[in-house]
Amino acid sequence: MKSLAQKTVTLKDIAKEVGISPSTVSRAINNEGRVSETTKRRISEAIKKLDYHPNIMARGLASKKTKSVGFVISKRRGRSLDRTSFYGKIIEGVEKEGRKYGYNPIFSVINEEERKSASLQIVKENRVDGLILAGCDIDKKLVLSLKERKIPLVLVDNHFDKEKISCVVTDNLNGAYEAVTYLISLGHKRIGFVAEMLSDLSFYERLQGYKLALKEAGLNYEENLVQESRDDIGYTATKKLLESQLPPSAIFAANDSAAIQAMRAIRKKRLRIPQDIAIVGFDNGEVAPYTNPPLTTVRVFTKEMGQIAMRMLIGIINNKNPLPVKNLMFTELVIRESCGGKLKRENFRPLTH
Amino acid sequence: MKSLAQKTVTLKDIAKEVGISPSTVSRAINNEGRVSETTKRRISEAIKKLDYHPNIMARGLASKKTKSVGFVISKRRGRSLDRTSFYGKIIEGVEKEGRKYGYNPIFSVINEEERKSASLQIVKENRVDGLILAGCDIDKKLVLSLKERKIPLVLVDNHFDKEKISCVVTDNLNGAYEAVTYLISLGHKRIGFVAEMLSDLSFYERLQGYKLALKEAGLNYEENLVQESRDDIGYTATKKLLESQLPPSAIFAANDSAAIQAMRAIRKKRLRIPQDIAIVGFDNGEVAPYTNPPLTTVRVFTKEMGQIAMRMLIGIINNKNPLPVKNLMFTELVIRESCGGKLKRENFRPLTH
DNA sequence: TTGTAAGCGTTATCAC
DNA sequence: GTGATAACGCTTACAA
Repeated sequence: MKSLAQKTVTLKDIAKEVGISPSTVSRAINNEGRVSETTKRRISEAIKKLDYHPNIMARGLASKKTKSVGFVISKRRGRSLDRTSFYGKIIEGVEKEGRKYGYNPIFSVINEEERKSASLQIVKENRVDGLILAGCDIDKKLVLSLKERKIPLVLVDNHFDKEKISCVVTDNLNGAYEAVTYLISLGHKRIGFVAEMLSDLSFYERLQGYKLALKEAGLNYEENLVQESRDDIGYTATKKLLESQLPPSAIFAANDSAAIQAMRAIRKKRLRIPQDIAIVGFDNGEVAPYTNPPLTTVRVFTKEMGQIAMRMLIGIINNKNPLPVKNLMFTELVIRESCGGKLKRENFRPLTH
Repeated sequence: MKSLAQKTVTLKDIAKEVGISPSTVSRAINNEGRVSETTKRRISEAIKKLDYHPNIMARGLASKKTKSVGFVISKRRGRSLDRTSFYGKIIEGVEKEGRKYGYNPIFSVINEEERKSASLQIVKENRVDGLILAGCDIDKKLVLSLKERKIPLVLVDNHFDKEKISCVVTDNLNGAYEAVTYLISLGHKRIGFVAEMLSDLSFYERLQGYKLALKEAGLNYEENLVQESRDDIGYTATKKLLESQLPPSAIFAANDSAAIQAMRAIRKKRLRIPQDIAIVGFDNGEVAPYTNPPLTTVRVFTKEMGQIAMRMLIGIINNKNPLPVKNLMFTELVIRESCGGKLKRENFRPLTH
């Protein structure tokens, strides 16, 4: 039953098998031009029979389409926890969605040379039809240079609003708003905000959500309730908060990592969570369920972001120049135990506008 | 200064520029056949000048080499914590090493169809020159089918010793041996072992290291000191241990996730870490420094595993059939606070044979 | 050392 | 509907 010749089957082979020309086979495969149903059927039978698979390279050469996209991340030095888990989830979504349309993601980390030249090897080599740029460590210069060269592009977890580049980002503002509103609904009046750094785009947006929630609740925004500490991801920041004259009764951390550090600081002070102080994180990372106590946090739909980004990118690749879109992903408050008991969400009113 | 024609520069263009034939240029670029130093120089000048980059697709078509490798993972249902962070680190290493030699990794998750057919789309399409199969959820049938078809292959964090397939794995035995020996050097006589599941290859090997350490120290191996609990990654297992007649004074967890669960169980019992019970994990994951107390654990060189795997794969791709090699990665005990204070390692003797 | 020419497996532009 | 035929950009014998 085994075929003896291990030669790869080509378009020609199946053309020969059916007794027609290669061009017709090509058309049939790509659903282009009219091909009679009968020959279509015979072609697909032959394809099955000979186990034919189009050669991507040949196809790419002829059609100028690689059916690959670059998934590129940039590693910034001095970024505390590396976010490989975050990126892993995104690319998983990218892969899943791409697979449906025959696109494969090429994983690429920007290196120094590329950073300097504001260009990418995989683009120069025509390895990809488009790019998904993930994370906010991506250089703006690179993005602009790519855009200028009309490379199909989607940003994930990053945006440059002024430049009108398609992107998919978490709705940090609403997510934070919801988290803080939840805290307020629990009776907290003094709520601290801690972050690794306020300059980070996502964290900045979360701060805005925090402010908005306070404002809507009629609470005063106090600058000294907002603290950052770069070296220890919010540990010192929390410490400062706890040692202040009027320490907060709750802390909203800019992300789960900061929340974990905050927890450490809180414990160090011999305070109990949530009895003495409540805490909410952001991201719903892998560890959130396993912190002590399990962390109430804002879930971010990472994998889905990847999927949506891929779908957008494919759209851009195939339609010439669709209007750029900023895709805001909803979040979801995941209530565990770090704010006290099994409190349900009914008590608080989410953002209505 | 800007060129008006945006046409992509090809081999021909630079041949024309220099005034020689394309084949010579090709040879020069690929360092094949003799090309005079002078023309070589002029060629590379022209390449710079015109900003030429070889078209990967064309090259692939002609040479049957794609300069891509597949990085493939398999997601098994019912696996507790997803290991995207682990895979992210590996592929980072793969990318880094591949970049040096012009190889790009294509990220791919095995889907149901592929699992059933024991074959991979990217292979059929000739998208890749070889594969890195990561994680122990990879089907043995797939691996064998790939091997039979002579697809260059390297396994990461997985091995089928009988099949003699090149792989790079953590030296779980020695890592575990070292961890347990450390515990013993601290005076512990009753040491428990907890895991999510003992059937997992890595965990099984770690169990062997645990046994070996006990044996070498002249301690008895007691079956009831080894517990697994699949549903909660070692939480129940630890609980069982703690509630036994002679509870252990230390626990060696098969990985950090299990260690975190063990910590939870220990706290639930109102025992202190490390005063009442010491704990060691395995992996040195991102969270290890942030557990309470910071977790002493065995460091695994994930990214480096990726690098080495890539290097091996490139070797296999370029030399026909080198002998398969099993690459054991050393580990490193990272001492934090979950076994007590700042104890140094001098007290204990690592494996000498 | 260099050039010529024939592919590599597709797609695309024409005619028919 | 279908079939020649010419690209696509590069590699690679084989000549020179």
